Amino acid sequence: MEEVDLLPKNTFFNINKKKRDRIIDESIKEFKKHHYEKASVNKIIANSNIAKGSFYQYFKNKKDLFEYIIDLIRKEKLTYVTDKIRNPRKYSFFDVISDMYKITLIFAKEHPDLQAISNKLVQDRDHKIYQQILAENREVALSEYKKLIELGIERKELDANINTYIVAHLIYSLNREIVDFYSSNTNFTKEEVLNDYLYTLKNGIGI
Amino acid sequence: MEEVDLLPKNTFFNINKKKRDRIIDESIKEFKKHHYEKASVNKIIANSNIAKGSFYQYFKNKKDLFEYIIDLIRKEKLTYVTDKIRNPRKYSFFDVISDMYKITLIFAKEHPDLQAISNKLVQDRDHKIYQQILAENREVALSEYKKLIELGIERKELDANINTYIVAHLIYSLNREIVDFYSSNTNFTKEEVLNDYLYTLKNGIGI
Amino acid sequence: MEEVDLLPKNTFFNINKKKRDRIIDESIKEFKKHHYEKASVNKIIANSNIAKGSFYQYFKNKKDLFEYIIDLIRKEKLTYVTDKIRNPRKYSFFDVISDMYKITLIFAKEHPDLQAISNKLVQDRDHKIYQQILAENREVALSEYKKLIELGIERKELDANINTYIVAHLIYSLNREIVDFYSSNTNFTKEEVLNDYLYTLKNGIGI
Amino acid sequence: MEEVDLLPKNTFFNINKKKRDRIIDESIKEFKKHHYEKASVNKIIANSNIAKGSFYQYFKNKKDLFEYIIDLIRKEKLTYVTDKIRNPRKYSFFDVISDMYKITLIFAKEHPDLQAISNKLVQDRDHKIYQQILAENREVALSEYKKLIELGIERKELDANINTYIVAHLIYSLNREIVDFYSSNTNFTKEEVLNDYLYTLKNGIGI
DNA sequence: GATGAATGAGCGTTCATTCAT
DNA sequence: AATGAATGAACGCTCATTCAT
Repeated sequence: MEEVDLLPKNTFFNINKKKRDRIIDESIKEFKKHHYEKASVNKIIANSNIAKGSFYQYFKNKKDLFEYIIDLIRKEKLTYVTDKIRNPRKYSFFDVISDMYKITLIFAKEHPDLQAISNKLVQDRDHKIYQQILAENREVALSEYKKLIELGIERKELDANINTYIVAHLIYSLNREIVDFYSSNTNFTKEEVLNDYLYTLKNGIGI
Repeated sequence: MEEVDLLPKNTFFNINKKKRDRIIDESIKEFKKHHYEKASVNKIIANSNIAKGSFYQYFKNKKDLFEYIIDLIRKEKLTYVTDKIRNPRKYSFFDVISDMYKITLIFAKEHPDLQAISNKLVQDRDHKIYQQILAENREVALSEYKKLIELGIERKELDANINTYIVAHLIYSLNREIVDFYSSNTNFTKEEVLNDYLYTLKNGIGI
Repeated sequence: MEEVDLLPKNTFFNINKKKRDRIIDESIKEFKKHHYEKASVNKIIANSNIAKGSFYQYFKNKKDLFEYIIDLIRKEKLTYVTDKIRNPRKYSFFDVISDMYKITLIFAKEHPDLQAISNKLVQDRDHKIYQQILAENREVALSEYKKLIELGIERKELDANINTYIVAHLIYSLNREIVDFYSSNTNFTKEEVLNDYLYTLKNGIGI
Repeated sequence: MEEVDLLPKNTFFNINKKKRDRIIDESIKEFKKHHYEKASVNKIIANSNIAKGSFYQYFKNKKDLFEYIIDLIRKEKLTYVTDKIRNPRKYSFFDVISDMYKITLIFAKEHPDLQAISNKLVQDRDHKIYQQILAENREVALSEYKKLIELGIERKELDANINTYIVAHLIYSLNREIVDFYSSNTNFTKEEVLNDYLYTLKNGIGI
């Protein structure tokens, strides 16, 4: 019995894997191409070669499907998590952050479609559905960053004069900025991007 | 004789101001609420209390309206531009950047709706219509930032070890990040946000 | 005072010739491109650079304009009429028919747009507007042909065994057939087309 | 399992025959009344008493429907084809042509609506959609006629002096002319029309 | 569990014409 | 006489979802 999270109905996990994968793939394609609202269930169904009725036996509605896809992405991202990220307090601040940004870059490289959907999600902070899905995660991440920053200050790794709340936001948004830069500037290696951004974050740009 | 930019038809500028403003206001509301694709011309029409046929006498199509609104925003933003921004070479790097971020914050405060539309636009870098409208501006801005950074290094204002290309992107994206933060954290004053972000940008967070 | 035929209003003939011609040209273009129903008054107005209200001061409605254009064509065709056609009884049957077909070919060559509109008209025998405009002309022409044929038989120019009613129709429809052929087979000269069709009409194709 | 031709979707053949026939009938009515461009899908839908969404589950779009109707006509016409038409080389030229014209007349009598649509199609040689559908057929027919005529000359059935290319066009267009005449002159029997036209075609009208 | 027919609201857009100025 | 703003019906088409089989 697969863990279901209440999201898609059991029926979805009973059908054969090939069909299931086809649905997932076409959904990813569609949500990558269009925002949630504009993404077309009709097209996903048509391209997946499944019956319309079937779709609604697997998923309650469009939102259900979308949440499932987002969940897939989240789960896939989890497989990239390293020990440094899982146990950040055991490592130096910049080691942790560096690892975090690095796996984001790797993930973006290996799953550009998922990353694209993920980006759309983060951007659309106003939108109802995005709020429902993301708001909580964001808050958790931000507060976790804040704690790490405070720990970093305690450990004399970080400048005590910074605004921990604001820097937490900066750390959070830099994640997206870095992957964004990496995705659209193919002449930079992962390491270059990572090093240069981290250098700037650590030392600032002033003299 | 109003300057027309070829965008909406002359007819739009001939109707009475009240009606025109109603259309503009309702358009802004709609484009704030929804992405371009999902924004509904029908709803704008209904809420503006104009006939369907009339709308299409003012604007060629939905895209025409959208571009007009974007242009309005651009023009409104221009009224905020200061001498420091117009002649950045006459001032120190951080003075210029500080001014730039500041007017963005002021604009966001005074025109939250326009800012919201603007944000949607920046975010949606993949989308065709956004590319048409924004792509060029972005490139110009990035290259201008890069030159300013190089000038800053020459003048010993900035650390010579930074990657000017990447920092240009950072400066660019920080603009949005800051206004984003400011808009959603109402317990911070403009000056606090500005100071803390700039402090971090200048000095970094490392010890 | 121009002869008006009740068709367009006098106002149309009071405006300056350049504007009038522009309206006529654009109307011809539009009616050439589309059937009456699909032809767009809006587009004619836009392309003529006249005010919408003006159009409806010149013409009662779309139909009025169309009838005017058709009338123009009819009048233009009249300028091609030769003495043989005006006084057919004074000439041999085939001389008359040959002349008739010939001026149709010349007209088609010199006014392909008008010919195209004319063709649409003839084809659309079912359509209400076409009936109103053409039905009478057609009847007159057919009965005239019939009389000419009977005269030809009397004069021993034509075979007495033919069905005069049917041959009248044939003569009538051959007019269109010949011009049609001529317009789409540019590798034939007017004379070749004319000679070959007339030869066949006169002698038949049997041995 | 019905043969599908890829034209309308399978779904159309799965709905009950009564409804299907209603849609077909109303489509025929509408396409008979109006040219393709002006024919209204909305009206077909309303008169067929089906939901708008349903229509677009049966047909990809208006063009799809139209092509289906045209195909129906083509298929219906095929049921009239005789051995003489199928194997024209086994028969004398005039036998073949006579048969061809005859079945056209019969078809027109039995399916006046289909004939009307067919006529509109043939007439509208400029129009894009008509070209797509008809252009090829016409070329094939014309070239086939030409060969038959040449065969007729060889066999001494036909006058060697005729222009085979032009006569092929004449044969082709006479088909329409004859049915046209027959449809609008109800006081002639099929046989009269046929005989008189063929007599003229064979012997010409000259003495 | 699978199917796909049915639905009607909604989309962006064009239309011919009227009428007040 | 000239203008162009106003109109609302109609267009072809897509949508997410329901439900009977």
